Amino acid sequence: MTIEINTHILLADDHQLVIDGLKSMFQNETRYVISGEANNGQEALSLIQSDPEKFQLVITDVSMSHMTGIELCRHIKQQYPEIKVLVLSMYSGVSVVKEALSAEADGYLLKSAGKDEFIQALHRITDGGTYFAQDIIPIIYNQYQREKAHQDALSILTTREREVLSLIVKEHTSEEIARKLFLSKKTVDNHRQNILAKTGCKTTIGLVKFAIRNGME
Amino acid sequence: MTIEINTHILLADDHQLVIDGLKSMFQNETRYVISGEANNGQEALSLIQSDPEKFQLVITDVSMSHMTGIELCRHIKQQYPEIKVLVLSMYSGVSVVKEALSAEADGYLLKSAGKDEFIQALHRITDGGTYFAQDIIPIIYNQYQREKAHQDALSILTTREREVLSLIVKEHTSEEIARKLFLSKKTVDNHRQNILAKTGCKTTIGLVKFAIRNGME
DNA sequence: GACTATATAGGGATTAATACCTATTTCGCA
DNA sequence: TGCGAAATAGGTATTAATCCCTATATAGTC
Repeated sequence: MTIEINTHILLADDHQLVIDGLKSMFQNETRYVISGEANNGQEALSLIQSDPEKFQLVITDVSMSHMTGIELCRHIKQQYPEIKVLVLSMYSGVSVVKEALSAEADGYLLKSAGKDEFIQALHRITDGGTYFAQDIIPIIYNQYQREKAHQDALSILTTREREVLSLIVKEHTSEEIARKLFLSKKTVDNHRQNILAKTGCKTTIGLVKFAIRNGME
Repeated sequence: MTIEINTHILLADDHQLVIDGLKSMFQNETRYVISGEANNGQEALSLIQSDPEKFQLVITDVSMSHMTGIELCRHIKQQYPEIKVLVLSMYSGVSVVKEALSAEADGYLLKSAGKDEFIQALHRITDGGTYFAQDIIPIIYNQYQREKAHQDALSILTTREREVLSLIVKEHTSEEIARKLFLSKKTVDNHRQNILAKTGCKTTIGLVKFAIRNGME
């Protein structure tokens, strides 16, 4: 005996064409049922609020009038965290993807995705997992990549200088650093001076930013 | 007429069992041919160096003696950037995944992946794309998530205070800030004092770290 | 053996930041 | 209408950081 569980889906997209396309895509899928449609976020939210039990999953476009898919997602996750949200988009721009992630979307898919990928995404999400379009991983990772490239900047400093810098970043004064390292305050000040010169920074604030940028702390 | 292109694969894993498992997995795949095996990174690299044209793709485990899969990947990408690398691992720990990404791996897959996912990953990678296990996206994104959660910390500051803080982070002195905002230096100092109190920081360095942590700059 | 980098330490002066205060104006909210 | 928050400004004192010097010991390199 197989237990047949239907997942009721709410589609939100301001292009009727997309909604129709998705509907035809799910025509033969018994597990997924399109139980509602909306042409903007506001409308979708109203539908959910009028019967919060009706939908288990929302598939929403990003760019919609009145309320974007991201905002819709945020609202849903705040008020009805048990409802899953799959965000659709034309693009895989880093900021949109990050927005979706920060809105706690369960998935992010490009509109160019085929039926197989759609079904796979829905399977994963309804099973309590997440699904993100493959292309976005290198994109959201780019930032880290960039930082990593400049990692070696710290190597222009000597061991002692790195030690001092680390304590500076930890908000210790020259006097405290001197005590900690059993040095004269003057020595510490000289190290500071040298670190400033080597890194091309003008102030302690610059040093702190330099250190953080380069993975210290 | 179908053009049949064979992708020659080099397997690197220090568990023969895994190698054998992968070999049996690709037994019926005409598109992929296992053309080499190695039990550690050093061995794999030697095989490649002796005939760089032989392999189009390397599937490597992360943890191996002599040379880890990550190091192997880094070497391959530096010397033979045209060879694709798929990294395998038991875990989806954030640091390992990040290491793999920074080593410019074309894919990251868990050993628990089934044949279908393997084939899909190989298809994507040989087509010039990337494939990363779904589970890792939320993981590598966690950092950003955490920052985002504390984003609102800046909201405890008034508009003027945020303005002043922003200039502090840009390495301006109180006097410069005063000139820029057409204020008395005293006013700026008072703002600083209030910002310190509100944020619970003791020094300017603390403020800079607070600002960066919370997305300013 | 001379040269260079590193780590050490000091003198002396200036500028910047921090820690306490008080006080006025303006603006929104209860 | 009065209360509190925000923004403004000043006084005074202390501490910290920065700048510009000199100087010594040590270790490694050419």
